Amino acid sequence: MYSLSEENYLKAIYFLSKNAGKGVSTNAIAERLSTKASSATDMLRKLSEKGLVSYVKYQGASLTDKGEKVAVKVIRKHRLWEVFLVDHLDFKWDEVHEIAEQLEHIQSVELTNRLERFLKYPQFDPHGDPIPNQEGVFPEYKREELHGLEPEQGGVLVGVRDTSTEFLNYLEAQKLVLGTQIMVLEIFPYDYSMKVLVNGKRELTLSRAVTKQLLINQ
Amino acid sequence: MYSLSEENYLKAIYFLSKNAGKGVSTNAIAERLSTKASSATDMLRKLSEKGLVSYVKYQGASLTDKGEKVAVKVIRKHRLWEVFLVDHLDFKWDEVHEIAEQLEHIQSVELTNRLERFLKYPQFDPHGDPIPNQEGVFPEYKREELHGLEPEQGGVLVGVRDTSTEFLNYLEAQKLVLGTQIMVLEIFPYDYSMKVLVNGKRELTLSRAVTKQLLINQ
DNA sequence: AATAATTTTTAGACACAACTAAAAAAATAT
DNA sequence: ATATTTTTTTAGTTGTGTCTAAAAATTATT
Repeated sequence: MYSLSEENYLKAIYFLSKNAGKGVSTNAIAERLSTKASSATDMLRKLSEKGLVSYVKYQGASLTDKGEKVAVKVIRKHRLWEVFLVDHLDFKWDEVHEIAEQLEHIQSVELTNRLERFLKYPQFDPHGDPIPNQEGVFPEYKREELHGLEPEQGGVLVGVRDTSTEFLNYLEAQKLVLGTQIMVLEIFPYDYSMKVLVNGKRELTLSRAVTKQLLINQ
Repeated sequence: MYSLSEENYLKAIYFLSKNAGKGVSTNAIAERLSTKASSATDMLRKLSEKGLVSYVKYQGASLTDKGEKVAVKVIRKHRLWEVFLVDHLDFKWDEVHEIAEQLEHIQSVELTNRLERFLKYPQFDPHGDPIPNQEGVFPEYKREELHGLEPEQGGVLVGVRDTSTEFLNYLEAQKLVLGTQIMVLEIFPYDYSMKVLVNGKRELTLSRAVTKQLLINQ
């Protein structure tokens, strides 16, 4: 239906729109896709003609309902494949992104739905990101940075912001995997570092740099 | 590494070379890929420059060792994905080809090898075609058309030549699935139709048109 | 408000993979 | 052996997606 490039642009605009309320700038899109602003301009015009993007010259772009639907479908496929790669092929979370970037473009609604059934209708991918259903609806969830919690509060580690290999290696070294139970014991006001209780038994002190990256489902 | 088009041309030449000993004609390649002979000529020149194909003007093309390796890798991926689609996602054999045509181009040796392990190192795909291993070596096998057997001979149905929906529907109606045990009881010389014993209990008469399509592993 | 800096768009080009139409070579028929 | 048919190649276009360099618009600075 849509080309690989078109889908990647739609996805880029989707994610960039999340953070910024207004239209997404040409430069931002180009940077995210490692391409040039002139290329982005060309593509924006094309996507606009196809009714996937609202685009006014010099004023950035945003997805139309039609464009958002396409983007969400691609994201759905990406996250389902990530679950498959981690849960069934034993990849680690930090190894799957590149492969899922390819698999997300496979065209077959039937395949996607059967894959979802095979995976037992997962709600979140291995990074803790929500997986939309066939209608494009995301599961309800509330996630907060560990940094935002007070002593005595806690929850389950369901995701991370930073997905760099360095950070994932750090987590592995500290034996912090998704699903880990974390409760805040103490916050040191000097540097905002936190002493936490892991799975009810192990104590650990985490720097602010780390607690800002950990997403907790209370 | 290689583009989708390049891989499809290499695959086409690979299969066309199987049947014809000599170089494969430009027209044959074009027809198999539903394109025009002029397009095939362009691509053959390009593949030749890349050392994947031996090509002499007006004399057809054949794969170099390098080109054959690439083709076999694509075929390996195609057939492994078909096994996944049928065995784990419950697709029927005749539904998987189109999807596997897309999946075969996913680039990741690691993915292919892990998929193979997950599938428990299958030797044949759902159509009965052999799956090459990581080194590109196909499993040993001997298959013969049911048509070529004599009374008292038999074996296991491991594949079909005709993979059209019509034929697969016919097989389904007759409850002939891969893995079925078949033994020849009688051949009627008039029309070469065959009376066979299915799984040691059911008798069935098959026309020559059908017995030419069924592949038996004795 | 005018100038400078940045962002964005346009213009023109290129690589890829396809196409049509015409020319050239090879195969077949008379 | 020559003429006809078929196959294959060349030449010239097209569409997609990218690029560089230059122009235009917007934003920031003084």
